[in-house]
Amino acid sequence: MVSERPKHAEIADDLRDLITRGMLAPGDPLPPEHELCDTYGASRGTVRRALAALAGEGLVTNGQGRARHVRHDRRLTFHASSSESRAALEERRARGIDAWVADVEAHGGHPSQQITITIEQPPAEIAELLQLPAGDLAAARRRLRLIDGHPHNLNTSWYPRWIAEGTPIMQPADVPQGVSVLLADLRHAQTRYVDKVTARMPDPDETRRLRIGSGVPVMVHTRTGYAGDDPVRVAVTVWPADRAQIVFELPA
Amino acid sequence: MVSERPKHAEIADDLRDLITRGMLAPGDPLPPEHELCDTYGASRGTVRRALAALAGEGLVTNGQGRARHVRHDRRLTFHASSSESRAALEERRARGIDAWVADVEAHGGHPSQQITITIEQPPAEIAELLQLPAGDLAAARRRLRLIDGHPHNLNTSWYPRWIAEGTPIMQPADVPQGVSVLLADLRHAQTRYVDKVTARMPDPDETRRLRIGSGVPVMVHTRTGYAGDDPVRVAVTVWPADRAQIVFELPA
DNA sequence: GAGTGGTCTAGACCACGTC
DNA sequence: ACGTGGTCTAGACCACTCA
Repeated sequence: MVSERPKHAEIADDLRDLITRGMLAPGDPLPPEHELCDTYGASRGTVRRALAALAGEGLVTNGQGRARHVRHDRRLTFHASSSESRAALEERRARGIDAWVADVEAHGGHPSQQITITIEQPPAEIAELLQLPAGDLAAARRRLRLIDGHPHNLNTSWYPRWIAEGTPIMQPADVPQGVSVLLADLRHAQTRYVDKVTARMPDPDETRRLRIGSGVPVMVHTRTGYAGDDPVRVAVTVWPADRAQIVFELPA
Repeated sequence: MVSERPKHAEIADDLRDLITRGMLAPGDPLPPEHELCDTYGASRGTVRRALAALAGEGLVTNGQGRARHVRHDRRLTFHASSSESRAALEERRARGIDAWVADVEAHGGHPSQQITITIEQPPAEIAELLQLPAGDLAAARRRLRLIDGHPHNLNTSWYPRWIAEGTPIMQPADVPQGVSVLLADLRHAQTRYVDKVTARMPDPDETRRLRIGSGVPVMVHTRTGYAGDDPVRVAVTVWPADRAQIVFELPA
């Protein structure tokens, strides 16, 4: 055998097979690490490396003090661009239900959020998207969004100061009619979006606030809303990859 | 100090700061691991864990035998849904330039691809999207797409057999006029797409074929093309997260 | 061949959850 | 109190790259 796979990869493959073939069903606990060490004749570090890979693929849970379990697929489908009819969309907006809340409720969960508002200098990337001169401040509306009380994603919306100041956007509470309607009332109705999707490993702050298991990546969804050619809002949503998928419905 | 951050996180934070503040510029080599061990008074495992996090965030390169370097941002922007005019789109399609090739050339790179064709039983998820009865076979057209000779992404398109068989789709070569035009000629013109984006850690096969650095996640972009209500194609693209971002341009 | 990162081991101690 | 996973150490050997 000239080119053997690394041992941690072999272990991961084996466990992955057990899961995908149903020998280990969703909800089942995995054997404890020391037992896997015996089974595979590997040290704990090697076993943990294999388990980290499975966690990163979203197949197993992990958390200090708790046994690992095969994960139920509980990914929330978030509709970033829906084919719902114009009328249904207007109706939903009129009730002040944003797209995330609608998706969570369709999924049978109970959404909530914690809001903090700041005025600060935006990161360079945000300033560029908002076409703000260097050094200009922007309003940041940060929402930690939870489902059934558990942290689910982080949403930060950035607005130029002159748009947000003196409006309900600056209140750390729900905007009753929703921000899209509010912007329209303020004569900044968004006419088009540019959505950018990337992925990376979470930074330590995200890991802590979203309680992300080690090895699980995040998707970063950045939506820039334009009123004509003027950017009026940049919304950055950080989705742990094991909890969400983003769907766009598009005409050909 | 009651709640101290883990040491690997402190090290990662420190190095991240050096990079984002420009003390370490793109292209600069990082100090070797043993030197970082001395600097931070940590063991090699701990230092490596910090470095893996930075690699996962796309900040540094890694590869056996080579020093780590601060990464240039060389992310390709892939336009999954563009606001290019109807006419420009038709013109591009007429030349048989698919969206990926157009984006690579706009970026100044030279695209190429390696194609393999199989007829096989599709994974359950694909069969469901294509609305195929259990056990039915499908045509798989796998493309390893390269930029300037370096692997960049993996694209697998699945077609129901009755659509693909006996057409140029089954040839392991470029489809001169592009698959979209071909499908239209075959009276299966796609009228709408449903795009799904998720992220996860790469599996071992992807790691090998795409030469993905350890700790770097992938985005998985699944496009289902419908002719009316009938799915005619499922295209799954695997993008290493440090090499690509996906952009959707949308009406509000 | 020297230097780099990739893999692995065998131990240790700590933090958390459950009983 | 016990068992779990989370962190860390100090060593070892191997595979690769580059001068």
